[in-house]
Amino acid sequence: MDTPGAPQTARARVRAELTREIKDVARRQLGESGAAALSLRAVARELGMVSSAVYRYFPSRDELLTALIIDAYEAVGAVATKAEKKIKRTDLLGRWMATARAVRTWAIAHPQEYALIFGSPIPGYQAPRDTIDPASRIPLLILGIVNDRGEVASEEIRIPRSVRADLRTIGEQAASAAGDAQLARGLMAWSELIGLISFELFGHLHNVIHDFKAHFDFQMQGVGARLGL
Amino acid sequence: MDTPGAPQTARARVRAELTREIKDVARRQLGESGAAALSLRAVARELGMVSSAVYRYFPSRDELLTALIIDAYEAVGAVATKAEKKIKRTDLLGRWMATARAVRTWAIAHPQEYALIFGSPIPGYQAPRDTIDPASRIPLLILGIVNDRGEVASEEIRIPRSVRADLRTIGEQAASAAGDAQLARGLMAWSELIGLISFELFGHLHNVIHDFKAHFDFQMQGVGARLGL
DNA sequence: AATTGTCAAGAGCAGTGCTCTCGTTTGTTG
DNA sequence: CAACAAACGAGAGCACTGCTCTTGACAATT
Repeated sequence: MDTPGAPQTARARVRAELTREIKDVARRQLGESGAAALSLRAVARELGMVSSAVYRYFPSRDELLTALIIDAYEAVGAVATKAEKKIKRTDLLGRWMATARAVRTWAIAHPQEYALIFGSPIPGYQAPRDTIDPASRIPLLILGIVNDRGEVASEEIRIPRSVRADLRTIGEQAASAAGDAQLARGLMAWSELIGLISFELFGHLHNVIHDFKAHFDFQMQGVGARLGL
Repeated sequence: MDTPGAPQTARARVRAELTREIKDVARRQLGESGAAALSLRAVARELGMVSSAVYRYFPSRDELLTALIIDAYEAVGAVATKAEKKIKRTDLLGRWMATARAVRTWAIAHPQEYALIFGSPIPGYQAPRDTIDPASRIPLLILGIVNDRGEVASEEIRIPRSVRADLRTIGEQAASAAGDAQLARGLMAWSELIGLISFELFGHLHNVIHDFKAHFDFQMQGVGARLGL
């Protein structure tokens, strides 16, 4: 759509800038009061424009939220990818821990954005197609590590046929050579990562765990060990 | 506060009934449109009263939500406890699977209530003391199973001292004789259970997993195996 | 029987998402 | 260069929200 190379018309440039500015202000207000309290009027007020003007840039409040969701997915995907890339390729456990720690660090720094993508979905609204791609970055990152590990021998519970079919599809899409059991463990590792961060951020471990960082590291190392890393 | 044994005055009785009625209607509307769309006025409208009258029973919208949260915690805790009780005490894996399946079944039947307690917390609002007790029922149930198992020998990652301190406190509160490593696994199992259900319910496995029930059973059996059940 | 407390009702306030219309500005095209 | 079309910001307005305050009616207690 909008190639950043060609500056096009002056109008298009100021439009892109204003669109970004609206998102920035919205993201700030989101961080202060949460998604439910995000007010288009308040955003417009802070930008010194009238509420109806914002509708020239985002057709609805939900569309603004969708834009923020996509940005959040890409942000957390970017920090995780960057952190994982720094680790020596052969240090599989290090790559897993770097990914996990990066996601947690980002989540703590941007709790409302984290809640936006990993918390309860907005009631009526459902994620459009645009979100599934940036949302796949972290699971693909994890599956990449799992793939580099290859199959680990271990007598496990028999995998049901229907589950095996889904795992095969995942393996193909991730271009992974890992076996079904290992893919299943990788999928579970992703769920465990987000689950534990959500528990911490959403207060379910309040007054239960105090040294969250140490507990997270400990549990995620356990997950890594089970992946054979 | 209100002992159901003594019917007290007629006024108190009709008040308790109307309070319950308001919660019922609110829970229904919650199930239809989600927590954010829960409108006190709409509830009042459906009950044929004026909005201000509802404030005689719940001082604010948040208080109504809190009441629904407590009810939800108690509901899911009840079904899990009931399901777990049916299993022979010596069948530890069966007890774990019954608990896990009961929670998932309840969550699927009441997705909005599940999102209310395990999804993103309401922005400004924080859970009052009244919620921590009913919220502890499921983790205590899990720790009870873990306790009956006793310690399982396995060379694991060294537990950091700060984490060990938290685990000891948990063990005391749960009156558990299980060792620290086993307690940590029990805590993680709870997180894994809720994490996987949330992934399914919040759509993060959409178009990834199709036979959710089979996948859930498979993964939870893996969790149970790691608990030594 | 009189008083005290509880109740539903209604009006009203400030705020929301969103729509529509109105002049104005900008970019493109004949 | 001039004419047209598209995009734009501003404002009014609609239906809705949570919540507060006042008023008058009813029930329970003294």
